[in-house]
Amino acid sequence: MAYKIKFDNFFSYAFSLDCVIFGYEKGMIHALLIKRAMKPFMGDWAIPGDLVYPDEDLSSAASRILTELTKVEGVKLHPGQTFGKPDRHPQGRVITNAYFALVRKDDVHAVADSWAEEVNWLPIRDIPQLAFDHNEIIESTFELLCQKLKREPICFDLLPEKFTLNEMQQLYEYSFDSRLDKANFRKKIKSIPLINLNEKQFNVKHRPANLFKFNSDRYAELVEEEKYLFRM
Amino acid sequence: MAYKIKFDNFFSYAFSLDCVIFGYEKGMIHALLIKRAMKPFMGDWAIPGDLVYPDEDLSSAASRILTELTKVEGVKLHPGQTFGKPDRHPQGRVITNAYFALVRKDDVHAVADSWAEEVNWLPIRDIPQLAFDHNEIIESTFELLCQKLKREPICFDLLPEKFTLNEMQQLYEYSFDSRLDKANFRKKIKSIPLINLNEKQFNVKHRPANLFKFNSDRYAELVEEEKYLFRM
DNA sequence: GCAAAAGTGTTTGGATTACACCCATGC
DNA sequence: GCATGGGTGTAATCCAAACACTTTTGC
Repeated sequence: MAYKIKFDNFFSYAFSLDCVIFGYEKGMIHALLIKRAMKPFMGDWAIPGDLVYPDEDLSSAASRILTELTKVEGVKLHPGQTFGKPDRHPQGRVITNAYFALVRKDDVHAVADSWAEEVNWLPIRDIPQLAFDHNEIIESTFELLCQKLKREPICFDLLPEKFTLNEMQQLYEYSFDSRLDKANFRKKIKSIPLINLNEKQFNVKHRPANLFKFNSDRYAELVEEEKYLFRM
Repeated sequence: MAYKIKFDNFFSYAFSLDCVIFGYEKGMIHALLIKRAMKPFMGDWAIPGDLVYPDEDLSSAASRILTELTKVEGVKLHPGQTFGKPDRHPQGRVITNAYFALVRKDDVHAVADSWAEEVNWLPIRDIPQLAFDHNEIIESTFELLCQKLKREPICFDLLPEKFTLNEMQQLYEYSFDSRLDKANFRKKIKSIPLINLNEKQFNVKHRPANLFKFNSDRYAELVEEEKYLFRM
């Protein structure tokens, strides 16, 4: 069977990456968005994303693009789903992959650069109409995040370095959209390797909580020995 | 910041889809492969896959490609991971997405067509060197399958329409590479809506087993009511 | 003392595990 | 009868949910 078009004419698509950056702060998950100073969808909010260069590896392209648009560096981006409806980009066939990352919101100082006119964190449950099919991308990538939160200790990417157990619980309550029993939550996380720093909160008008830290070395060991499976 | 190349020059990539078809039979999972009658990698085994047409939706392209190469029709393909190393295709930048499907091996009669010289089912744990990066694609898609088997009732796509509980157990043992206790397995699956057909196996030299059927309507109802979560 | 959140213990019922046992069929 | 797998019951244990309770801080 012959192709309906010449082989060489297949090489007429572009490939882009969109970087969905989830940031956590005060019990809420936000997404890092940019205001487009470029056509199409000029002036609209969008996920930071751009076209991949011909010689670029996808994961390094994702980091480059994020840095170019928001000056955010050094976050670990994970590949996500692919979006490729023929008409999703008005200027041609652009297929995109949604990379995503999890960060502590105040570890990351995003600054608009390149063709981003403005950057902003918007709460994930309150996202306006975005450019292209970016609303769909955010929604389905957020679902992916929630799946991962259940099976991998990625909550510690979102929490502050030193966190209270209540902060951890709130993150899970927010992302699963449910209430959890304090005592049971603490029993459940007993098996996760946490370091009790024996430091206290201060300036709180109630009994100060202990601060904890994720023991990622110990976690790596446990996984290595196949003696532990994270599950929430 | 200006692009390092002209905007129009980004539209020089091709996008392909590879269809990883998992087929189950006699306690083993196989993948449907084709022998390439086309350069590059002519004569090598590969995952059935091809380039997406400019106006084509990804999921319909996946079905079309599978049918063109193997005459297999009507299987439900799920989107998978994206593979896009710059040098993965010798003829240009081709980014691919690995769609996958689960079938009963003997429901599907694959016949080589188009530029496929031959088709064959090969056991997933015994795949030879394939074209391109297809070994990597198979491996990581098989992992994805195993993940899904734990969380979604897709085992019934692999099992015969009428199956014995032991056949079901064997499928899980094979994909999780473990042994399960018969009595406990049966207790665990008590919550899955199965229909006992009150039919027996025949021509077996032991006590004939009851045949079961997955009650997909009941399952859909339960999911709708959010009263049930599949988990193995 | 009071409010507010930290932090712990107890009970209960349901699931998971390990293991033993009986049943039906072909040869 | 015996080999082979089909099919079930039980007891011990673990785990999750519900809920009550004590502790420590600021004001």
